[in-house]
Order: sequence, then C-alpha cells, then structure tokens
Amino acid sequence: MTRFLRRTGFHFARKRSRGEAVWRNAAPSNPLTGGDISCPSRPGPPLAPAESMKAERYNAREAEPRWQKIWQERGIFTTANSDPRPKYYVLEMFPYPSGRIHMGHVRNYTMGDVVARYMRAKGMNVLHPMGWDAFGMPAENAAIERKVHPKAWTYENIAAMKAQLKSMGLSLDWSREIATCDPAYYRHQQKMFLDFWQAGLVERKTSKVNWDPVDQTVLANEQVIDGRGWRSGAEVEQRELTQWFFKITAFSQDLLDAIDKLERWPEKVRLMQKNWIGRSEGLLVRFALAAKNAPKGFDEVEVFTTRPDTLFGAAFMALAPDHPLAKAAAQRDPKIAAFIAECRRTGTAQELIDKAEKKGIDTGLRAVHPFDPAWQLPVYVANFIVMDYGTGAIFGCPAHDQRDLDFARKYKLPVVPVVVPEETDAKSFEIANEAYGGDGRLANSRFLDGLAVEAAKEEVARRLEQEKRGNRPVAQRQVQFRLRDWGISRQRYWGCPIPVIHCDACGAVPVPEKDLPVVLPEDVEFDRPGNPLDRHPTWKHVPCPRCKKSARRETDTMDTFVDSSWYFLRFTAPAAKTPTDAKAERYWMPVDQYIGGVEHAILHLLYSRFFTRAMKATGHAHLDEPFKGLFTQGMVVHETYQKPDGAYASPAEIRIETEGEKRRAVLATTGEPLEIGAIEKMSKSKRNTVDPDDILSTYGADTARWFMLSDSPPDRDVIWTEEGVQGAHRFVQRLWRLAHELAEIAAPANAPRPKSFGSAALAVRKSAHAALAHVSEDIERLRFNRCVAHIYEAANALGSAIAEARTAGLLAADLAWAFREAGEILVRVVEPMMPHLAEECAAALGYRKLIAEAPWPALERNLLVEDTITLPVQVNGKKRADVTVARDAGNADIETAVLALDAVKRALDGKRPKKVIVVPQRIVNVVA
RNA sequence: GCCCCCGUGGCGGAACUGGUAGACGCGCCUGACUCAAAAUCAGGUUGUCGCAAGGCAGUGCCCGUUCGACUCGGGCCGGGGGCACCA
Repeated sequence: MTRFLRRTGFHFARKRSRGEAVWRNAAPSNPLTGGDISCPSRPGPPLAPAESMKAERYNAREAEPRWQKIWQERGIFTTANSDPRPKYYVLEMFPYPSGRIHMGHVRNYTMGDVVARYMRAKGMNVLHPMGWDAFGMPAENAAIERKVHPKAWTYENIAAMKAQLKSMGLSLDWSREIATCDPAYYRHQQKMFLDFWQAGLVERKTSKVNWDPVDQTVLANEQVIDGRGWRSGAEVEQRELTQWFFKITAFSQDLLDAIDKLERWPEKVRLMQKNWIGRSEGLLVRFALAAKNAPKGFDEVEVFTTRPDTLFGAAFMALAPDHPLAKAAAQRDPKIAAFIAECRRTGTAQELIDKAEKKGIDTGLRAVHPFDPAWQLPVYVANFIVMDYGTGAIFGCPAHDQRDLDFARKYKLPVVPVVVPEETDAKSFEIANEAYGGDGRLANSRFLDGLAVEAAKEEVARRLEQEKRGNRPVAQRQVQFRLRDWGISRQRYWGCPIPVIHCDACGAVPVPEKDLPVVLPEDVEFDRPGNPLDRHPTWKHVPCPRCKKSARRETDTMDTFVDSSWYFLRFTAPAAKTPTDAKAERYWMPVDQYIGGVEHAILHLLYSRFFTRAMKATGHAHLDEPFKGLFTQGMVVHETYQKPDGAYASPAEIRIETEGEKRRAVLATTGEPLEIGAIEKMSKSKRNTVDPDDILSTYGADTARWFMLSDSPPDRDVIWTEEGVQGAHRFVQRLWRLAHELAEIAAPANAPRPKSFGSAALAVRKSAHAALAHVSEDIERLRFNRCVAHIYEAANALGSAIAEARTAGLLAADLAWAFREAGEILVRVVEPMMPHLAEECAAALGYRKLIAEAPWPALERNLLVEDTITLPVQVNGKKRADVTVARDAGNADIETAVLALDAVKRALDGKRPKKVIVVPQRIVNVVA
C-alpha cells in the first residue's frame, strides 16, 4: 500500500460547463424524460425506490448508500482547476487518523458540507477536499504497545475512517486526498524547509527543553504532568538541546497587524492571537553597577521596562536566576547558588509555582539610578523573573506593580508612589497591599512631577536616549514580543525527516534537492525507548554532500504542526511536482471558509499564517493570509451517568425513565438506578461518548447531520440527546411523507405557470419564498440552527396548506402549481443539510435530475412584502393592541387609526395623548 | 492575578441596527385513531390572578439613559474560556 492515494489531479478532471450534466455511467435513458437518473443498484424507472416500496417509512439504510453511489459514479463532487466559474474554497480541519471518527468530526464535517453544497448550488466552483494529518505519536505508541508498524497502523486507520466519512454523504473531492505521511507530500515539505533555510527563516540554536530520560525524548509542555513525563512517569529534566527553529518572530509585527484585516475571523480568536504575540513597547535602560563589588566583566545591567515613567519609584533591581550576572554572583556566594538551584527545581511543577511566593536573595551588588549617580538600588536574584523575556532583568517599582509590591513588602523595601490618580492629593496617597496600575499624574519624581503618565514615559525616553555612556545611549526604545521562535525538532520516528546532514568538517549541510525526499526507513524497531532513527544501523550514515567524507543524517523529525501548516495549499494542486502549482494556488487561495475547533485558535492557525508568509517569501505562494473566513465550532457534549459506586455508565447501557417532568436514569440490563451527572465533553474516561457508527446505522446520516445542526448555535457546544436525535429522525420521516403527499396533489413537473394566484396559492408561495430567503441568508452567515427552524416552519406551513386543500376537496390549478414550487424549494433548501433525503424526496416529486446538481432557486422578492402591515400599538411602552394599515400609510393616517382603537381609548381614559410616536414599518407608541 | 465571553420558560435556544420577549425544536399535558401500545394527527404549554374578557409580573441582581431596554451605560452576583510571574 505504498501509493494508496490515486491522485488524478485537476488535469484529469472531467470538463463540463454549467448545467450540462455528463452522465457517462448512467443507465440507458428513459425515452420519456431524456437524461434521467436511475439507480444502478435497482432496476426499473427512476421513481422505483419511492413508488415500488410503498412503505410507510423512509429507509435511510437502503437509500443513503444508493445515492452516495450515484454521486460517486457521476463524479459530481470532483472539482476542476480549469473551471471558469468563480471559485469557493471550503475546508474543515483535516483529522488525525485515530481509527474512528467521533461526534466532533460529524459536526465539523457536516457544517463544511452544508456550505460546500450551498455554494455549489449558487453556481460556484467549489473546492472541498479531505486529507489526513497522519504523522504523530499515537502511531508510535501503537507500535510500542501492539507491535504494529506505524505506517501500517496509520493506513489501516485511514481506510476505516474514510469509509465512515463516506457514509456521512459528504460532498468531498476524494481525488485530492492527501496524507501527510506520504513521501509524495513530505518531500515538498523538506524542499520548503531548505528554501526557508536559505531565506534565513530557519535557525539552529540551543534551547531548554523538557527531556524525559526514560523515553529519551523531548516532551511538549502539555505532556509534562506535575514535573513527570505523562507516559513514563519519570521526573522530567530541563536540558539544553540544539534544535531547529522556524523564525516565526521575523513576522511578529506583521502577524499582529494583519489580524485586524481578518474580518471574517471570530473576535475571540483574533484576541487570543494578539495576546499570544504579546507586543509591548518600552525602553531598554542600562543601569551601571557600583564598581566596588561588581564581578569581573560586569559593569552594567540592562533592563527592559514598559513603565519608564516610574523610574523614580524604583526600589530594587531583580535578575532572573539564569541571568549571567546572577550566575557570576553565585560563583562567589554559595547561598546565591543554592537559591538559584532551588528556583530550578520548582521550575517544572507549573501549577504550584503559579501561586508561589515571590522570593529573592540580595546579591550585595548595587545598581546606580540612571538619573542620580548617588542613588543605589540593591540587586536581587528573584524567582519571578524569567530569562527569556526582555533582558531577564527588571527594576522593581513596588507602588505600581503587584509582584514588585509583594516582593518589597517581604524584604522591607521602600514603597514610594510616583503616579497619583487625578484629583487625589499626592501627599495623602498611600499604597497598602494593592499596587496602583492606573493612570494619573507623576509625583515624587523630580522633573517629572505633574506630567501625565504618557508624557512622563516620553520625557524619560527622550532624556536617556540623549545621554551617552561608553559611546552608546543609556536607553533606547524597544518593542518586545512574547512570541518565541518555533522549535520544530522532535526525537521521534513517525514524522517528516529534517533534510540535513551533519558533517564534522562542513557542519550542517542541506540534503541536495536531487536526493529528496529523505524517506523514513521502514525497518525500524520499537523494542527500546528513544528514537529508532538514531540507532538504525545504516540509514543515519551517509557521505557529506559537500566534502564526501562520512557524515550523519539529522535523526530528528519535524513537529507535526509543520505538516498541517500548508496542507490547505497542497490541496489546490495535490499532484504538482513542486509544493504548489502557481496557477492553481492563485486561483484557489485563500480558503474562503475554514471550519474547525477553537483548540487550534493559536498554534495551528498562527503556524499556518507564518508558513504561508514564508512560502510567499520563497515563491511558493502569492498571499500572506491563508484563511479569509474562519469559523470555530463548539464541542459535542453529553450527560454523564454514574453508578452508586462511582463507576460511569455509557449512554448505550442506560435507559431514561420519565415521571411527569422528572427524569431518571437506570442501567438497562439490571434496572439499577444511576445518578445523572454533569453535561461534559464526550470522553472515554467519563464514558459519555456516542459512536457515530451506531447513530449512522440506526438513524442514517441525514438524521445525524440534521440533529448536529439543529439544536445549538454552531459556535456553542451542542448537547447530544437521544430525544433530540429521535426528534430529528421524526422530521426526516415527516419530510418524506410530505413529499409523497405533494407528489399526489402538486402540478406535474413542467406544468405552465398560472397567470395569477389566488389567496391560498399565494400564501403557499409566500411561505416557501420566505423560507428560501431565510435559509439562504442563514447558511451564508453559518447560522445553521436558524436554517433548521425556518425549514421546520416551512414544512409545517406546507403541511397545513395540504390538509386544508384536502378538506376543501377541490384543487385549483394555481394551488397545485404553488404546491409543486413549494415542494421543490423545500427539497432544494433541505439538500445541503440532508442530501440523501432531498434526493429521495425530489425523486418522489418526479424530479428527473440530481438535486445535488440543481441550482439554488431564484427568490421572488415581491412575495416577501405585504400590502398591509400590522403594527403593534404600545401605550407608554406596553403593548395594548395591533393596528392593520396599508403598507404605505402616512403617519397621520396611522395615528388616527391608532387613537380610534378601543384599547387605546380605554387606556387614555378620555384624555389627550401627550405624544404619538410612529416608527415606520415597526411600531406605534402612544404616550399618555 | 490579568484579559475575554456568556447569564432569556422544565430544557436547547429565537428576537434584524433600541421597537410585539419566548420563533423553532425537545419534554410534558389533553384529545383523535387503536382491543391496546407504538407511530401519526389536532390542541395546549413563562409565572400569576380570573369562569371569561382581560389584568399584573417577567430576559441573573441593583441603578441609570430613553416615548420604549434581552439589546445601551455604571455597579454587583454567577458560569465558561484564554494567558500566566511577560517587566
């Protein structure tokens, strides 16, 4: 299974123009209807499935695979790059092939599919691809635990998940499928690594990492629990390792600035990214060290501050434990060394140190205040200063920084307020246990007194910039970012090899392009911890490409976030010989609508934004921002059930019993009572998962899709309930029955449009077009729960109209025509959400083509406006009556009509109204 | 600790830009069909007073702006999320 993917690519895609279907595989045409669809799985005319069954119920299990097969055979979801229509690129975050899809996937892919099908109906050339984020640790864990090769495990999982996704009836272009573990994919990633390197966007440097000594690998921060490796339980060490980095910080400012232009991104995500990048403007200030006891080679300390205005409130200076000066001081004072060692130890237990006390030790060194040579500040080493932000040293101003205040109180340092809130007396302003971080005027600050905070910052910067010491200004303005470079080295097997060869003579040498890809060797053992690439007998040993002497391959592989940072670009031309095809990339990018979980709000999305910029810089892309529209969907959550002994029971094992409005859960087998617990994210540990396979086989894909969209706004969590699913399933059946009822009474497919419509027919048309208008708008704004409500409403209205027509006995031609129109609109607007049912209903209505290929109905706007309008009438803001007037009635006429109403007369009690407010087309308020 | 978001019936949620609060669904109640049940169909369902017509209260709590506030402003309470010694 080396090439499981058949990449047909765009050049093989069939050509077709809009509206002209090419149905090469179709069964012989029905002579009466022309290019009919027929169902390859069953003989007979197109109406067979609906008519011949004559069953009372819609059988999703039989119908869904049948339609899926027809769609596939017609290739209607295969997208051509050469299509002249405007493009629309819909993408859902591709899955990790864990082996089974979960409900979160069902929700995610359903949403994307609704958008894709809608845009297709609106005449767009839609790209809606799918692939696999196929590298990663679970495959290696499986290899260790179950002795399966990561590759075999991964591809088996892909096959299983693909089958599951297919059963959902998603309109995906499977011809573009990619798997990131395929050398055909990662070779381009290696090429880009080299290009980035050449462009100065890759760097090799040492950094501190969490090292698991048992598993012999680097752990990500989230894999360290209470200072121990999550798998091995071994105490994690801080190690200095030489690693490869992508220089994402080269784009810090641009990544920040561009966020404002991402208008179709959730505000929440934009804010999270801004905070993550964490820009702050400040001043680098050089503090001279008092000469008498400064260690050799140190005559000053540089400090970064965002509050230079508070310089006269300085009480101390503090150094990070890793600061070079702290290390120098430790060498001659064992007490300082001991303190630094203590800081290192608490360094791993994240949660605990968060609340840890501010602690420090006086080094005995003294720093000189930049504005007053006679003023010396004690220099401490402190546990709350980190080396990798700013300069690893600060000056502490206790009055205006809580941490500094806590520290000052502990070590009895002076607390002098230098910023005083407006309209507060500087003399009486005191700091107790809360630092003052607000705005105000400067005080106790010599030449700064009376200035506003901003002006004081400016004044300090101006003065210190001009002052020189040793030929350099004492201070300079600086912008700091919280964002760090992206370390991509992982001591792992199942990842993209970093295409570098280490030579003792030449250093790190790029693998020549002709030797790409560097393919993972398949003969590896997982019997020992550590990276199998590192101990592979042959793979590692290669001649240096430059000097030909024996050299070693880089055995680290890339962080899997790299794989997912450009897959959306690869989808535009998945078979291209270069990472991207310029023409296809230009046509398709950016992704118009990207849909996925909020958990990727920062890392994946920020890395992708960086990668796209880096690809632009190296000529592989034409734009900076890959995702024009982003939507983050909520989770699927479920009730939990606990037995008296605390063990959890799964939804499949329980039964809900109701007594009036009381619900209680019991174990289905024994009737043992269960406690209904909190509604939580579906997880194995709480056993509150629902298997999509069970739902799909019991109710069918359409029911699952419909329920996923119906209950909650898509960005919020949706509670999966059995009752809700059954409700969705009832609607599936109801629509199906409705279609069959309509088939009996509606006008034939090509009946001529009546010249005019009576009131009954008009009402049917109005309700259908109102639904059409609402559904269109709500899909465009991704408000799927409202689409669902409007479809319910339309179906209810249509059902009532049919019942009325039945009662009346006589069916006028105009009403029969309106019924047909309404039925077709209803089926069409249902299709993005329940595509199989829509096809089935359309067939029942005598529709001869695929509804999935039918254009979106044209909206007749004039049906949305009424001749008369009913306005609510308020008296003093409380609704008392309604008034019906002509749509274009003047305010004076409305006022007269309102004052004539009984309810208004009663409320006014014979008095004259003070005022009558008429809000056109909205409301009337009478002020008594 | 800092930043952000959210509080509406028994439940999930509607309510466009300040203009009829509770659309639609779930659940529940009543009725029809049935020997019965399921399914289906019809009706009801914010609370409260009332036989009714209708009245009163009501969108976490308090205050304000407005002819009019779920919506805007201030304060508080509760829930969720992000970041975390970021100088």
